[in-house]
Amino acid sequence: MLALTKKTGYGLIAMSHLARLKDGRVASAREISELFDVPTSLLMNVLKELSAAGYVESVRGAHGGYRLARDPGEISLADLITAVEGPIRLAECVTGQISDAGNATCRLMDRCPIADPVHRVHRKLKDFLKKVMLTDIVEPAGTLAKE
Amino acid sequence: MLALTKKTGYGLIAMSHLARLKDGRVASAREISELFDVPTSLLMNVLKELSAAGYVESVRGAHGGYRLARDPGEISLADLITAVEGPIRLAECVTGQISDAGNATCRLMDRCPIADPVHRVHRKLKDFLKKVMLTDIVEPAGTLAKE
DNA sequence: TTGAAATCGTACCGATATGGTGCTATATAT
DNA sequence: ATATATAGCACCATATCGGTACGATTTCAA
Repeated sequence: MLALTKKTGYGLIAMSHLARLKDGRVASAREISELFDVPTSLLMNVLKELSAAGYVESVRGAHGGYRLARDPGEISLADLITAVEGPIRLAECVTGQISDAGNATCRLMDRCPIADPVHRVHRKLKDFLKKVMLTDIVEPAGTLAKE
Repeated sequence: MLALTKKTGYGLIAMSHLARLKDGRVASAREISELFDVPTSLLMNVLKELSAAGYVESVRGAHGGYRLARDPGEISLADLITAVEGPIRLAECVTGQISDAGNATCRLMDRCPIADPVHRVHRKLKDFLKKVMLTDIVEPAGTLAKE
């Protein structure tokens, strides 16, 4: 439906909060969920996925929580979406990397008259999302400047 | 899931085919569906929606079918998506027009730390999709040039 | 005038993804 | 030991998507 899922939204909120923490401080899922009024269990799931993807570090046990595992300037919106929603594909015919050759795995195969342009749009979209970094979310500027 | 629906894909295929027709010729849904091997009934639904939205003209009765109602250079990908999938909204907090003021209708309201940047991303995405015209799909060039 | 070809309107259904919950295990600070 | 917190499951309700079906209407053509 060409929309971000709520999970991605929650992930963004959590990440933007983590990005504001000082030095090695951590924030627990419960803490964040109460701060922004998002369902705790769901946020835990999202943070779990972000942890597995290597974007946040988890500290288990009492007084544990999460902290960013990378510099906010190195995490893109595309990274986030991919980690939470799976690979970005504008259409199902774009499998994984179309970077090199524009190879389609569409059911219609070569009969499809729009495969090529769709791949181009997909690529443009992906490139755009790769340029939106967490720093831009936390403190809007750069790529997101009000033209 | 940040992807186009199949209906939009079918719509694109149909529109690109209609764009290639000469003068006032029409093509029936059945015809198009057989040409590109897409489900007939579904394609009829999509064409119906595109007709209701004013992008294609329908000719009823025997030897009827569909033809473009506008110049291919005046129909954007954003138009198509909106007609078939409904309004484009990257997140649910972007209701209709955020062109003027960045007004959110999010449940979190002012507590949400990412509303503003998300709106900017949404706007950029929409602007991009508005620039991809049907002519670019039929005959890739312009906006979709291979950078 | 009759019939075939086509759209129109509408309703419906199954499959998949999303949004959300619950439980148990494990790790850790106090 | 106990409270706190993540980890890893498994599960469910709902919405959307993908697709189908049927009757009504319009129009061309025999």
